[in-house]
Amino acid sequence: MKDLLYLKDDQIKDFIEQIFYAYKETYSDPKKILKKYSFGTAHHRAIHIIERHKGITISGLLNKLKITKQSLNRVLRDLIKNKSVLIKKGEIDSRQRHIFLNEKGQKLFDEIFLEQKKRIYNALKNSDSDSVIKFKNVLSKIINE
Amino acid sequence: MKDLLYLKDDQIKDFIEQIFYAYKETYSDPKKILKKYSFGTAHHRAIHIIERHKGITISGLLNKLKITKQSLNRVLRDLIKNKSVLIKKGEIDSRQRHIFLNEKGQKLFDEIFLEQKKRIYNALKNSDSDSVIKFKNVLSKIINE
DNA sequence: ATAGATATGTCAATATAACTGACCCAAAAT
DNA sequence: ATTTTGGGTCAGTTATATTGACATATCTAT
Repeated sequence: MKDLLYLKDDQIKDFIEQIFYAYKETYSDPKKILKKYSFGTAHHRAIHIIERHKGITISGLLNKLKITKQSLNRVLRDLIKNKSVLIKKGEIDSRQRHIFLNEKGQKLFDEIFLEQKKRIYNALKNSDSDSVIKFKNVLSKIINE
Repeated sequence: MKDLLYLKDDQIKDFIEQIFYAYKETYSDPKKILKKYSFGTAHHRAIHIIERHKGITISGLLNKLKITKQSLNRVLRDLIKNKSVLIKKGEIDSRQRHIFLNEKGQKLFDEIFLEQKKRIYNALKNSDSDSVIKFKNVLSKIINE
């Protein structure tokens, strides 16, 4: 069990390095677009999560982004000022805020995603579906610990 | 071809999110250890690459880390001051510097890696070898564009 | 009704890690 | 002899995060 090739330390070190590059490259691709709007990766990350979880609350967003509320606040202020994001008070619990992309924000997301998608799309289209499924599974296991 | 489930936009968006978490979590694990030495992730990244490429030059390191030499300089100064890293002049080209971990640096790397390894190890040991191979292949394709 | 918990907002200071731009020197390549 | 390359460094700035303290409104439970 311990001597399985793919559990050798060098292999694990490679993965640690590869994961860094995958992240770095994937999030570098759309930086030019973001710059046009004076946004950075922090804004990008927020927009991404909001698009994926429409109506998410502040605390929900904080959990996903894994930053402090003070950090989020700055980002969110920029996005609101830019009119990319819309905040609605909760109807059930009016302390809560529900966050949405409005039309401008959705267009921005689409533009960013179109750029960012290329890298992933090209990687996946050259892989068989079994590879993609297994890639996803291992990635999930890494995240869930 | 275009309608394969795993190439749907939502799937790609998921991957973009998952890659972020994989990076974030993997590099958060050893932060407590780094803090003991007043180092951060920037130092960690440098130590990692130096351990994997013993004797790497400055420009080699810059290419791997994808930062500017001014940024690297700060990190390297800290590591030299801490006596974790050793610099040797090139014998063939004496303009070049070859960078090594000395004993202290190697121990630090080992300590960091022991912590960081857990997450990857646990993910891989619960996956069959075919999954691991395919995970690696897809990851490589993402990096190579 | 009141007390406590929760969701959010915000001020201020600081840390980390990156950037740009401008120079410098020494050694190698032409 | 000149240009190019590899590396070092100063100074200033930007992006993104942190900690800590405190404020307000609203919900929950007694």
